[in-house]
Amino acid sequence: MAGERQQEFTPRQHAVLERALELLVAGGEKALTTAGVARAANCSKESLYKWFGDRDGLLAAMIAHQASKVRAFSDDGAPMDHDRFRAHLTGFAQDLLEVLASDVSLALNRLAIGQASREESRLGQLLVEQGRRRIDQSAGALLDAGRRRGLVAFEDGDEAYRTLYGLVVRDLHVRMLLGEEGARQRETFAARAEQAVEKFFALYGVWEMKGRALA
Amino acid sequence: MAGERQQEFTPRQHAVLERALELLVAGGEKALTTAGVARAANCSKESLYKWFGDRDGLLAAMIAHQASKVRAFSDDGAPMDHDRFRAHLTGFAQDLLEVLASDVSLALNRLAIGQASREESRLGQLLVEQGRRRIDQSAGALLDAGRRRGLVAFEDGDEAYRTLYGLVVRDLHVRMLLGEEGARQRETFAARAEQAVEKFFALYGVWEMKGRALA
DNA sequence: ACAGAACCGTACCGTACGGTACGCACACGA
DNA sequence: TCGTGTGCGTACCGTACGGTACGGTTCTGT
Repeated sequence: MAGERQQEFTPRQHAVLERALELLVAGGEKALTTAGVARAANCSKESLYKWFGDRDGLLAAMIAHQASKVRAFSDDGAPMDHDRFRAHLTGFAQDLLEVLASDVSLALNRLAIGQASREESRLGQLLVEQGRRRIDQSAGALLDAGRRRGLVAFEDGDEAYRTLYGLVVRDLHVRMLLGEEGARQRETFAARAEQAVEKFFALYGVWEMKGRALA
Repeated sequence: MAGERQQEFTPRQHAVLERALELLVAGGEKALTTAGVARAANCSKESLYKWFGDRDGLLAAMIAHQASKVRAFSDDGAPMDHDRFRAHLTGFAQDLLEVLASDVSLALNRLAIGQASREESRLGQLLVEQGRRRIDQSAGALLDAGRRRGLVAFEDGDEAYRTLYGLVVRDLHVRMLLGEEGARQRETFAARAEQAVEKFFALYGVWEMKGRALA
């Protein structure tokens, strides 16, 4: 229900969830059986059901466990010029691509998408709210920092962020989810981030204000 | 593989595939059982296996069947001014969103993504190549038509198209795949397409001759 | 009219999974 | 030392699915 307790797990349970995550990454959802998790984690099925209720509870716990590892970024108020801001943006874009391309992220997204047809299961919502939310807020803070310093101009921060997201990710995420190996060439991410930020500044940048007259 | 026979199906088999598609849309992959398809389509399981080989063959046939419905768009050489071109682009963007948000597309993409973990099954490739390919080529032709008429400027057509795609879709596709209802508000698609095309012209348009001064 | 194929409906088989129950080992507080 | 609780390993149960086999029926070609 909506009032789900954000219960904390014991170290033992975290270890079990970690093993379950490895299983999921290795073999997809169908490899994630209760017996398999119990065997891989050296625990009993009975304990799994005692700790997580049922299989769906285990899945939800895995998502929560993974989300707990994501760290947020906040504006520390440090001074930032145009180049530093641009570097921050590029770094964020590259990090975003790296996260989306990671094995664990792909496996969890595939899992949640596979469950999305069942209306009663809200794993997708959970994944978005617990995982992506922090990234979004982090990016929002970064963009806001740039705006306060007059490096970019926009009215709707959310709109600006989503535009940046689209420029960076395009259809890469879906292609990676579909298993297209070419989409996961990590060595291309830096260039991808660079080009995306370039276009982002073309849309939102105010660099001509700094004396560099635009033709 | 590339040498896969594009075998045609009989009308009866197409009807069966259609029913299977309905089942998939209604209940997701787990609702797509051989017995269920046979029952819904009023055929025998034996016939299913005779026609499609096994369950994977059935899934592949469903994708091929659906892809056969997508029609391509080509440049008819008709005269186009800026406004008409912009309208075409906006229409394409809106169509793209409509397709991605359709029940059948979402169900098939969820299916292919669910199978993506198994390496031996290349449903994802099939889906991309047979379904998206036509849309991509259609958009490429449209962009090229605009370029030939001097309405937009770019060197790499693929890069320009992917940028347009990112501006239009952003993370909407994944959110819809995850089951987020808010992402499927069709009444917002027109505005979404409009804003995306607006930004696209800001990046690639040449209506003022300067466009974006190359740094 | 007749033979043969195609096909439907159903029954059947083996397997695998989710979930539960039980026996035993170990830890820990009184 | 003894009870109690936690948890591991295993066995077990019901169910559901993929895939196959078979009898009966309809369609088709000659």
